[in-house]
Order: sequence, then C-alpha cells, then structure tokens
Amino acid sequence: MTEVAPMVFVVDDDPSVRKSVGRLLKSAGYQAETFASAREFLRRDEYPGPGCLVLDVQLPELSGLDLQQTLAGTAHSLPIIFISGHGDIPMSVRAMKNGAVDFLPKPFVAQDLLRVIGEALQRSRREQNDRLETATIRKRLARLTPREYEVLCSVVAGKLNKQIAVELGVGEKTVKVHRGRVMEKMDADSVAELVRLSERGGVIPTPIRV
Amino acid sequence: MTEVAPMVFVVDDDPSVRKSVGRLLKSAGYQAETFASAREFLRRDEYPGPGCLVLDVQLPELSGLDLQQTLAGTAHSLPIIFISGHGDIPMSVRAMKNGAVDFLPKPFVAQDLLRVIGEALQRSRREQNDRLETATIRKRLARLTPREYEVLCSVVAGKLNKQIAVELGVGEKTVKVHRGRVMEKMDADSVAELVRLSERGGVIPTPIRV
DNA sequence: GTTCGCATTGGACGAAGGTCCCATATTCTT
DNA sequence: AAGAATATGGGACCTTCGTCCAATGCGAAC
Repeated sequence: MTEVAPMVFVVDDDPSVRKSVGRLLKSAGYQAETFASAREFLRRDEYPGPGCLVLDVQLPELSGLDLQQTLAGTAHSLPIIFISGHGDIPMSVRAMKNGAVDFLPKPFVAQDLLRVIGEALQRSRREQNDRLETATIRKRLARLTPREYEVLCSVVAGKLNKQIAVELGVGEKTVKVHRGRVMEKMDADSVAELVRLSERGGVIPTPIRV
Repeated sequence: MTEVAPMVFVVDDDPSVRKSVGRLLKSAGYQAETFASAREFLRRDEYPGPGCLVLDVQLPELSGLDLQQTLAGTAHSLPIIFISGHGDIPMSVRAMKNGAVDFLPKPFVAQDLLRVIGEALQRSRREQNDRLETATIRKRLARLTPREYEVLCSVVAGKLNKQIAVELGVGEKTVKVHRGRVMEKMDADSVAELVRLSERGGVIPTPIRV
C-alpha cells in the first residue's frame, strides 16, 4: 500500500481565492491543485488516491453546478464542496440534491472549510472502496461466457440444476459444469457468497416461473 | 388495498400560511392537516398512508430543524419540505444534509410547492414499501429460536452442515433440523433467497475461520 | 487448416442436503 | 402437575451437488 496524501482540487476564477485556499490546504497537510475554470479542471490527470473538489459556483462558461452534473455518475467522481460569494438558497439546495458535501457562502472561516474537507475525504475513501469492490466483481463477471452467465442468473435465483437444465434446454450435467466454472471464475466458496457477489455486481436473478 | 389519499402535514406558526397552504393542498387533491407548533405536531395520530411534512424553520420552542432531528430515524419518519421566511444558506444545507426533500424560501409560488410535494410523496411511498419489506423480514427473524438464529448466521456464511455442527458442538443431524425450520419460518425456498432475506434483515454471517 | 475457446454430454462416485417417523431431555408457562 | 416450546438425536431413504476422467462438435482466430 503506497500511502497517498489526500488531494484537494480547487476551482475558482478568483486568483486570490486559489492562492489563499491552496496555501491553507497545503499547510493542513493536503496536496492541492488549483484551476481557474471548469474546462481547465476537466483536463486534469486522474488522481488515484482519496480526494475532493472545492468548487466555486460562479464560473465563466461552465458553472459550478453544471460541472457537478457533468461529473455526476462519472467513474471517478469526487465529493464536491461548493463555495460561493453570491449564492442563494435554491442554488445551495440544488447542489445538495445533486450530492454535494456542503455549500459554504464566502467569506468562510478556514476551520469550517477544513472540517468539511475532512467529511468529503472520508466520503471519498468510502466511495473509492465501494468502487474498487464492485469493479473487482464486475471484472470477474466479465470473464464469464454468455452461457455461464445465464447459469449464474438462475443459480442466484435459487433454482435447482435440473430446473436450469430444462429452461436452457440442456442436460443437467452441462449445468453442473457451467456452475462449477462460475464458482471458480467468481472466486466464490459457496452459493451464499455467490449471491452476495452477484447482488453487488448487479446480476438480475432470472424470475422463477411457478 | 384501501386507496388512501396522500396526507400533507403543515407546521407553521403563521395562521395565514396554514390557511392558504392548507387550502392549496386540498384543492390539489391532498388531505391536509395543519399545526401551529412542533409539539402540537408530535401529538398527532399516526397516518398509515403516504404523506409528507411541510415545515417552517422558525418555530417557537422547538425549531423546524430540531423537529427534523427528533423525527429522523423514527419508525414512521416522513419526508420533509422546509419553508422559511428568514432562512439562510447554512440552514438550508443543514436541512438537506439531514435528509430534507427541499428547502423553499418564502414567498414561493404554489406550483413550486406542489412539485416538491410530488417528489416528497413519491419518496414516502418508496420508503414505506422498504419499511414494510424489512418489517416483514424482521418479524420472521423474530420467530426464530436462538439456536435457529445461530444456524441461520452460519448458513448465510456459506458453511456446510458439518462445519456448523462442529462449531455449535452438536450433531450434523441437529443442524439439519434447525436449518429446515429456519427455511420454513423465513419462508425461503432456497439458500439464495435466504441470503437475500437475511441481508435485508441485518443478519451478520458468522465469520469463516480458515 | 490447425489451434483455441466454448458448449455440450457420459459414467461413476462420494459428499452434502433434505425429509420422513420416532425418541429423549430441559425449560418455561399455565 | 400438565402442556408447550426448545434442543437434541437415531435410522432410513432419496435427491442434489460436485468432481474425477473422457469425449464430441462448432466457430473464430492465427
């Protein structure tokens, strides 16, 4: 495990804010990288470790809220803390609804920002872990052949080999082989574990026909 | 299925707001009940159907935000829409962080309130369904004897009857009996289903000793 | 055109799961 | 004290699962 210092990105069109916030973050032990616009931020390199984004709402071209929506659902989306000089309540509500960690009106005290950044980084770590886990599972799922995947769906639906065989129009023997390979490829020691892995991987159990 | 009209509770110390909002809601086809204070609201009867709470932030004694925290985690918590005449951004952020559906500054247009209430009721229905499902599962879990519960925890961990028997210091036969009763009481047709039920019911699989 | 991955199946066998009827001991409630 | 719920088993039996070794057919890739 390479220890990676948390990274805080700052996007604000005001140079003095970038400078002061950047200094504050570094003095607090974080890595900091500042950007003057949303587009500039979008050209950044991916950062592997935990991190968050301190984002001004009012920005030229693409606004902070627009950037938030652009980033939402991205594979490497970061927790966002908004800062705003002329924000209003509907703006802050929209930001929070879209998953922002907090929304700080300017001027704010350094302590408030640091506290919220702590929250954001904690969330980032959690999300990163979750993403890592599901990515691992997805990779395993991707190694399954189409037929194996069909069998998996039926197995996690709780069906017997015999039933699966009938539904797929093959022999029970064949199902057993596929099933064995599924267990191996998914690295599951038991059906219980297979069910949990499949659930996190988004596998839909084939409906049981009564 | 008894069709229940959605219920909207309104808590505001301003009588004119209670009156106008109440009228608006009824004209929109909702049931409405108004309260002048948080304490008064807390004395209300439980309402079984979908519903939400339109809550003023500034209230005598217990504030709207306090009431939100009091209600949070309650078995019958309702989605909350805040309305506020003198709210600020930190206030709205706090409300949203604690799960509010929205935060509307007064004055607001009727259409906005109705739109947000629609969201809130949809969330209410979803939460109600989720609560119903987990409650059903919990009831079944509660019918298990201590021993049966132990067996369940081991089964969903993917252990073999033999292993479970050793760990519990009983015969494999006994485990089979308990296991059978667990399947029956939990109304599960397969181990896969049992795993899913257990997960939603908060059952912790007993760790596997390698 | 040969090699590789995929899907398919056979036979055999042991391990595991599930269920029937039956029985005993303990504990707790009524 | 009687009865119910709980926990524990025996014996018998069948089903299901998993795995060993072995084989065939098919399409795609090299």
